[in-house]
Amino acid sequence: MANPGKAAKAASNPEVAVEGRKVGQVLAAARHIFLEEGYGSASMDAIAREASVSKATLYAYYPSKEALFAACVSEECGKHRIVYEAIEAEHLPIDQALIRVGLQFMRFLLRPEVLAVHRVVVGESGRFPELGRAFYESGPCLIEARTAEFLQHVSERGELEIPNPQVAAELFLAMIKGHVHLRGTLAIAHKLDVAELERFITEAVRVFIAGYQPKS
Amino acid sequence: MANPGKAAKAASNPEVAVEGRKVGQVLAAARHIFLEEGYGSASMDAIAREASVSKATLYAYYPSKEALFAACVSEECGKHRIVYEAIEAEHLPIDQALIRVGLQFMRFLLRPEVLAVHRVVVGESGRFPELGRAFYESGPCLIEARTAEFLQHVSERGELEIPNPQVAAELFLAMIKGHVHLRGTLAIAHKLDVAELERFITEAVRVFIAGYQPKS
DNA sequence: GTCTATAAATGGATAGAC
DNA sequence: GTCTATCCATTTATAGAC
Repeated sequence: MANPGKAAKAASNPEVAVEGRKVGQVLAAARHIFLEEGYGSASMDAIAREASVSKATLYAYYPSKEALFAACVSEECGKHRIVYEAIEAEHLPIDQALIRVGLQFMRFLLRPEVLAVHRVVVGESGRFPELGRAFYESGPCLIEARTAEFLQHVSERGELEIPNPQVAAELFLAMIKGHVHLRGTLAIAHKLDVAELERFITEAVRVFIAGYQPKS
Repeated sequence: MANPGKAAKAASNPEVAVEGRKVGQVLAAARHIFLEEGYGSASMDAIAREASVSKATLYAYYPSKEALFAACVSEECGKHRIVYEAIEAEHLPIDQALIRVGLQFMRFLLRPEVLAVHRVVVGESGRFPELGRAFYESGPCLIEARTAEFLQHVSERGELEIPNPQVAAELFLAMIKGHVHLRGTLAIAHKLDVAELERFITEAVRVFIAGYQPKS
C-alpha cells in the first residue's frame, strides 16, 4: 500500500494538503475561481495564473475544463461531510437541544464558502446533473439522515413521539432554514441579526415540538 | 398616449407579445438561451441566431450582454407576481385549505421554467446582486406576504391562534418546500410521486396546525 | 512533468452601408 | 432600424522543447 519510492511527496506545501504539490495549487485555484466566477465565466487562463502553473500543466492533470470543474466542486461537496459534526446536545432538554442543533445548522449553512458552493452547484446543475446529485447526497441528504437519527433517539426516550423521523427531520430542517438561507444564497446583504435568528429558530422549535408532542 | 403613426405594430407576430416585433424575438431568445446555458456560458451569437436577427440589432436594443441579461431575467421575475393567484381556499376547513395552498405552491415552484429561473438567479446572484434582490422581492417575499395575509384572516376567525403571521407564513412555506424543491433546483431526476408529496404536505400541515392551535 | 508558444475557434462589441 | 463584415481580445486546447 505505502509507496516507498515517492514517500515524502506531500505535506511540504503551505497550500491545501492534496497529494502532490502542483495539483494542490491547481485544485485550490480552480476552487477559488470557479466559486467566484461560476463555470461559464471562469477561464482556464485565470486558474493557471492563480495556480502559478502553465495551462499545459492544467491539461496534464485534467483533460478538460469540465473535468476540472467536476473534480474540484465534487471535492468541495465531499468536505461538507466532515463539517457537520455529531450533535452534542443529547443531554439538554429537548427544546434547548433543538435550538442548539438549529443554530449549529445555520451557522454552517451561512458560511460564505458553503453559500458559494451552493450557488455554483445550483447554477450549473442543469448542465452537470451528476453534480447536483453529488451535492445533494453529500450535503442536505446526509444532514437530514443524521438529524433523523437524533430524532429517533429523542422519540425512543419518549421526549417526543415521532412515527417517521425522516419526514420529521425534513420538516425541522426546512423550518430552520426559512428564508434566511435563501437570502444568503441570493447574496442579499441583510445584516444578519443573530438575536432575531435565534427568536425565529425558537419559534420553529416550538411549532415542531407541538407537532410531535407525546399523546400521553 | 396612443401613437397613430405606428398603430398596428404589435400583435402580428406568433412570438411573445412584447412591444415591437424584433425586440420580442430578442427577449424570447435571450430568455431561452440564458435560462438554458446560464450567463457565462451563453453567447450573444447564439441569442442573435435564435432570434433570427443580427448581433448589431441586439446591441441596438441593449448596450451590453449584462444589460440584456438583467432585463430579460428581471422581466421573468416580474411574471411570477401574476402566477400565484389569490388563495381561493377560504371556505374550506383549515387543514384542507392549507393542504390546498401547499399543493398550489409546489405546483408553481416545480414548473420547469420557474426552476430554471431559480437556478440562473441563484447561480449569478453573486455577480449580479440587484438580481438576487429583485427575484427575492418579486417571488418568495411576495408569496410569503400573501400567505401571511391569509393566515391573519384565519387567525382573526379564530380557527388558529397566530400572533405573528409573517413568521408563521415563513415556517409554513418552508416546511411545504422541504427537500422536494431543492431536488428540483438541483435537477435531480426523481420521479415526483404526487401521492407522496401530498402525504408530506399533509404531515407539514398537521405539524403547523398543532403549533398554532388556539388555547381555548 | 513542466514550460513557451501557438493554433483554431469564439467571445463581446462596432463601423458603415442601406 | 437592420444588416454584413469585421476588429480585437480572449477562449479552450495542443505541439514541441527541455
